[in-house]
Amino acid sequence: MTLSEEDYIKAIYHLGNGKEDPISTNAIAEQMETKPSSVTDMIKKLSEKNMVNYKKYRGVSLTEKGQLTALSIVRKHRLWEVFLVDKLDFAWDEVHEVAEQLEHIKSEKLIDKLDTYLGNPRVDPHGDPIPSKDGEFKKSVKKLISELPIGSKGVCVGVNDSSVAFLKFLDKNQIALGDTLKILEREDFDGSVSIKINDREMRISDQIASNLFLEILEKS
Amino acid sequence: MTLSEEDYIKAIYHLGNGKEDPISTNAIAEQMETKPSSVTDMIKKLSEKNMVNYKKYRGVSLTEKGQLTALSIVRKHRLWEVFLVDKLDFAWDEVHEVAEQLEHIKSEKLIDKLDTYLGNPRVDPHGDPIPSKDGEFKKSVKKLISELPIGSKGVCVGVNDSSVAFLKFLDKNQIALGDTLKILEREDFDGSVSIKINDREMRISDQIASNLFLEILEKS
DNA sequence: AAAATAATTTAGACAAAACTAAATATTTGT
DNA sequence: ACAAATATTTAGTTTTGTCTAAATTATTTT
Repeated sequence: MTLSEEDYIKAIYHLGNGKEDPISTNAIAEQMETKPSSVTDMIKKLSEKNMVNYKKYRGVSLTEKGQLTALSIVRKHRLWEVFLVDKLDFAWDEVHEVAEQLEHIKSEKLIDKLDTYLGNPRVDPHGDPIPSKDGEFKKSVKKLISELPIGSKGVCVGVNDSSVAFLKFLDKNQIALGDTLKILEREDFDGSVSIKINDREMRISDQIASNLFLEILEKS
Repeated sequence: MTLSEEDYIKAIYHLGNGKEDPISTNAIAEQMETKPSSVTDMIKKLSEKNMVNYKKYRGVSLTEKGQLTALSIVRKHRLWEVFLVDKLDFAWDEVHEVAEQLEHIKSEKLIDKLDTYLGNPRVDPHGDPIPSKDGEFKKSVKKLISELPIGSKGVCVGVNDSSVAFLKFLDKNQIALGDTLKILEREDFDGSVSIKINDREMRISDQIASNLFLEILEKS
């Protein structure tokens, strides 16, 4: 696999987003910031290699082989992101560009050892799941804390209300995007929720809970 | 700088080996496992970019700019080697191939953070010195333990006598290539030397000391 | 110092991955 | 259903880095 081929496979994978529908040439071109004609060329090559199913004018989808290839790239990308954030102290929103490069390094041993070194993480710093070596992985969903059952565990990935007041609140209480958070208890009376975040317990109001998105792995 | 350009710069740097003499087209071709005509093409391009001094039929040498580029690649390569050995538990002789790939990752921040994370190492697992960010580095020399003064510190990089008996001795005493070793004291009487290796002190005979090579940084 | 040998460069081609412009197929609006 | 709009593909170039074969320059031998 060349670097460019890998990028196409990954783009098709991300556009597919789990669904089976074929992806259009234009969509790929836009995602890759390239021209549709270039996409057609590459698709033909990938089709030769049995990475994609392709019928002229009908779009493409990944074959089994293509899927596995995509998952292996996603695995590498996300493991490297964990490395950059956990070990090298990058902020969660600075890692993408570098991980884009690192994901193309070819060495199975390297990835195995990296995985072990990082403690076999299941999610990356954005809360997205990391596929296992054989291409299995849990789907993740993004939900408000207020919508989640007791015991849920996930990564803070976004806010509903991005008012200054709310962001200041998060800051003051040392809640940052990328932090791991577990829901301990919910008070029926006022909807307030007690949570564990960064090994610290605290209670947040329903207002807060319904403005903070968590990315969680679906119960298998 | 493209990947290929970087590889040429590095090859020229290594062939130069510190000296100023121009490097021949054929030598580069051999090192890069490519054809002399391809080398000529690339040299022209690098010359355009002021990375090398080039006079037709007279070979090439790196310019100041080329030197710095080469040193930055070497720095990356060796830092990644330290990472692979120290953190991911690779053996010292398995890291080269992977480091060849990692050295091309483009992110100054990444290398700075990696350097810090590794504790600003001065030498790689082979005992070769790691250039600093601004391209300075200490030259290293390879000497037998018996030839070195008290207080010397270096990395075990080779043996003079590779008899089974000697290698078994090293193995039994948990001395491996790549280990860091410091010379603590030398007994005039029999030439035996006490050393510190892997935070463990031990005494070795003159016979051992004159069969084990250390790579050390030259006193600045 | 000329002839033979070796090293280097030039010229012309090729593959990969991109592009532009033109041609063709599909979808949409009425 | 058919014309207009949109999407996709084809054909022909370009760039980067490589190659082979031929030409040129340098070095070595005698």
